[in-house]
Amino acid sequence: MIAHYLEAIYYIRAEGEVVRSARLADWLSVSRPTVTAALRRMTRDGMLRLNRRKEIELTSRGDAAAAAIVRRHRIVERWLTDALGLDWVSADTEAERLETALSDVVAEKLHRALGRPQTCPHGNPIPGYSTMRTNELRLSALPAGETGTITRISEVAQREAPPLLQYLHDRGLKPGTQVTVQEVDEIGRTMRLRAARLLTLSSETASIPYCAIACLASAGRATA
Amino acid sequence: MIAHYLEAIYYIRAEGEVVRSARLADWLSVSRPTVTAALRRMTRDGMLRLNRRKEIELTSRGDAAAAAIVRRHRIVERWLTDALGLDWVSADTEAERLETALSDVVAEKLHRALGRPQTCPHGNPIPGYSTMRTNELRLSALPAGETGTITRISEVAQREAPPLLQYLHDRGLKPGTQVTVQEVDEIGRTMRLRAARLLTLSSETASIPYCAIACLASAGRATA
DNA sequence: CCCCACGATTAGCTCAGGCTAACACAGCAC
DNA sequence: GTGCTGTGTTAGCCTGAGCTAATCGTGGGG
Repeated sequence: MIAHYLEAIYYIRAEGEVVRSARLADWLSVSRPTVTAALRRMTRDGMLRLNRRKEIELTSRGDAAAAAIVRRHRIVERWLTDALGLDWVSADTEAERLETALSDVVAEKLHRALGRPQTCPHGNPIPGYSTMRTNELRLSALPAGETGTITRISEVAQREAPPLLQYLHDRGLKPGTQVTVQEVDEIGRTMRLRAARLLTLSSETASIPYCAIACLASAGRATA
Repeated sequence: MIAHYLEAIYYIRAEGEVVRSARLADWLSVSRPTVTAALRRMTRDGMLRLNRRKEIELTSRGDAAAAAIVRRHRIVERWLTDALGLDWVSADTEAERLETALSDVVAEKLHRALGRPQTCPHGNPIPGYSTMRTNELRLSALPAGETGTITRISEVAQREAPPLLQYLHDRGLKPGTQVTVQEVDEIGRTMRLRAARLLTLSSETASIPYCAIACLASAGRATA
């Protein structure tokens, strides 16, 4: 549905990346011709346009619609995890279906009932109730010895490797967690770090590239 | 969607009426050929069959699927009215969209969180957690002088005249309300009655036929 | 400079779910 | 019995949302 296209575009844009047709096809697990057709319908409906370089840009209407969908998604996620006790992964897949069925007025009431949260369970801001912070950097960008606080788990990581989401949650790497980098192994492409409360250290060869993309932390002394 | 067909069939059946194609077309506000095509698909999928008289009968699979949808619908309605404070009419239309987006596991958790209610806000039983009572009769069937308690507002009335739902709610005619019939005017086709707490009397010429279909009450001394 | 690879599109197909117009058929009224 | 009324189906059309196979276009490498 077009809602899922808008949502994906919103997420990719929020990560500061350019949105191209092929990217959407990967994201949504549909063929590229399918995306072409969907984009044509959405252009017709005034939700977006393609620039000369075939990059996708939301119109103001499209952006508002996308923000509304993401807002509903994140409110529902909060409800599913906080009130009903679902885990991160189930909450996300359930929210994916609920986000289009929930009206804005119900979402608003639900948001109020939940105590007006500002972010989804992974720390991503709920559009309209919070904004992106600007002093974030990737966990992988933290130098050895540096300490930071996990602020959010990138939405991009969720779609590209759902199991990673649970993995991070299990290691205590969730919003609010303090993290200190003990050692960075440039060759093996791993980093050893200590989470504030647990002495858990998460370091591995192959999965660090994922983790780097997945986790963002605001540095103690911001050195962008 | 097929979910709405199943739901409608379930409701009509629950009221003890035969389900025919034309009835569904009215109920769902779609054309009759559309219903024919949908029924063909659902027959193909083993959800129902037509008998010689073209009456629609759910298979056990179809019945289970329909009950699950109605269960989700009624749980969501309870949530929307009790926890989020929506009125009956909005709750019903919202639930109509949410019933297909909610998974059974979330519905189950929600049901528990709500304190395991047995009925929807209008008093209709939630399949799996309660069953229909058998000693009900229509409010219009109560003789003068008789007292009864409103047990539920028929689901059939909701689709055929949504404003009536709000009307009844506003007059305090909701599940649990005690009602005494003061006078029945056979000619003018009206009935004058007193609701237990309020001295409101609801009597009118044209709307009583609707009310008769809409309200069911269990009589004080059951005289079926 | 040519070509390769990759991104995007076209062509042509499927299915679900809608529609109207037209016809078939049953049953009740007279 | 003739016919009207209402129910169901057929035929033929549309849109959205998906697919594969094949083609177009452009940028970078050799």
